[in-house]
Amino acid sequence: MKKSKIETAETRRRIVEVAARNFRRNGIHATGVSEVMSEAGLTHGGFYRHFESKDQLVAEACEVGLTAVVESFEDAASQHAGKEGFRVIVENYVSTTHRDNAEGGCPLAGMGSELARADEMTRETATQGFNDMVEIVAKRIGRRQPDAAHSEAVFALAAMIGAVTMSRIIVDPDASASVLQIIRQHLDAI
Amino acid sequence: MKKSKIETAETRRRIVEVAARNFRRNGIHATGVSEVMSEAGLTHGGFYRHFESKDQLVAEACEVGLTAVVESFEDAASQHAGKEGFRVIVENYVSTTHRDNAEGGCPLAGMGSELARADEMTRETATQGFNDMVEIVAKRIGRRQPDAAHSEAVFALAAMIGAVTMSRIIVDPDASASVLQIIRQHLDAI
DNA sequence: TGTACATCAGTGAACGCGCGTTCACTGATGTAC
DNA sequence: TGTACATCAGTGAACGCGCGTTCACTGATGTAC
Repeated sequence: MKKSKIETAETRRRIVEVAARNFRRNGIHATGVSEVMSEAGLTHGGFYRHFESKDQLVAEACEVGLTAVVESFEDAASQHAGKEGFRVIVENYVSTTHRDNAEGGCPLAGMGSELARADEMTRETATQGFNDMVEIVAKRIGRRQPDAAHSEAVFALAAMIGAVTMSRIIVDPDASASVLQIIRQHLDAI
Repeated sequence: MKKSKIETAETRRRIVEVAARNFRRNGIHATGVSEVMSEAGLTHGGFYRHFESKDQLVAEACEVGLTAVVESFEDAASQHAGKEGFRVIVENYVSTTHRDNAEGGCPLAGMGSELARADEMTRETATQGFNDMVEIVAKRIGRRQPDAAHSEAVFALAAMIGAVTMSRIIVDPDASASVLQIIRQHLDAI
């Protein structure tokens, strides 16, 4: 049953894709290798032909999730001039849409406290993603000095990540939406 | 082997205490009932004399963790006049000490993304804790209008929670500390 | 270009292990007389 | 106050289940001639 190289690469990509979604939706620990494999249309035994361990899958899933977020930041920044780029990034990230779509959203918000306990490889990947986001935001935040822009971008991202995390904890949808709105207002005023 | 009412209450308190620390250190899912019971000096079988389920333990552990944070906020606020109270709260929360002490720190930062998937009871408890923190901060943030103070407090807390979460993901201790410092600087300037 | 063979993606059973929960039992506590 | 008994905190074995990982096997792919 050997598969062609193209098929193999496609299968591997699909496993990581499914994992990335499930880790963000249900958490890393709560998502099993078997569950990921069967959702990818395979049996669990073949997993170790593609990955050394579940930890490696976590690292790669984290990477694809973050790459998608970074790309969405880049898109927003390229389609909107100057500070408006930042405003659009915030509007997309700090939204009820993002809140209600954990499986397709930012891994830092969706599994932040689990990433803090992940292995070094995963945390380096997550850090790289965070730094990429900071860099894009810093360029669009409207500060002359690069240091001030960087610092402001770090602050904005911490608030954004904290806001989405909290909005998912708060049960009442209106109270939750209100937290998001407050963070948006404050970031727009930066 | 029945125990006196005082002993029973003390045992129950101890179980919750151990659970609160372990959930924050290792995560909710990664912490087993047996592990909590044995660290509390008991066998796992007796757990269900005290709690209906692990979920109930999660809710209570979350509550004691948050109560401790709220009390530390109150202490700081009562010992320092005006805006200085807010400054001390931020200095304590957004610190490498807090970063390196997840098991004794804020549940919202230590298990935020797991709380987002917890049952309604736990999330209500977490929301209450967040609101308590917001209220204390709002009083000390130095705004005349209560609405503006509340809004500013929500923003500050989102940034604080996001900052501590991120600081635990970042591997390099200096880079991690630098994120915390940036958030402190920005909040002091509020 | 055609054939023989090594490679290896995927299968499905099995490994040891820990999970949350249940239960029969023990024996000290607390209560009713 | 002293005695008889019901209560129930805690024990330890067992429940079914899913975890991450391993492995012998299958058979199509890719390669060497």
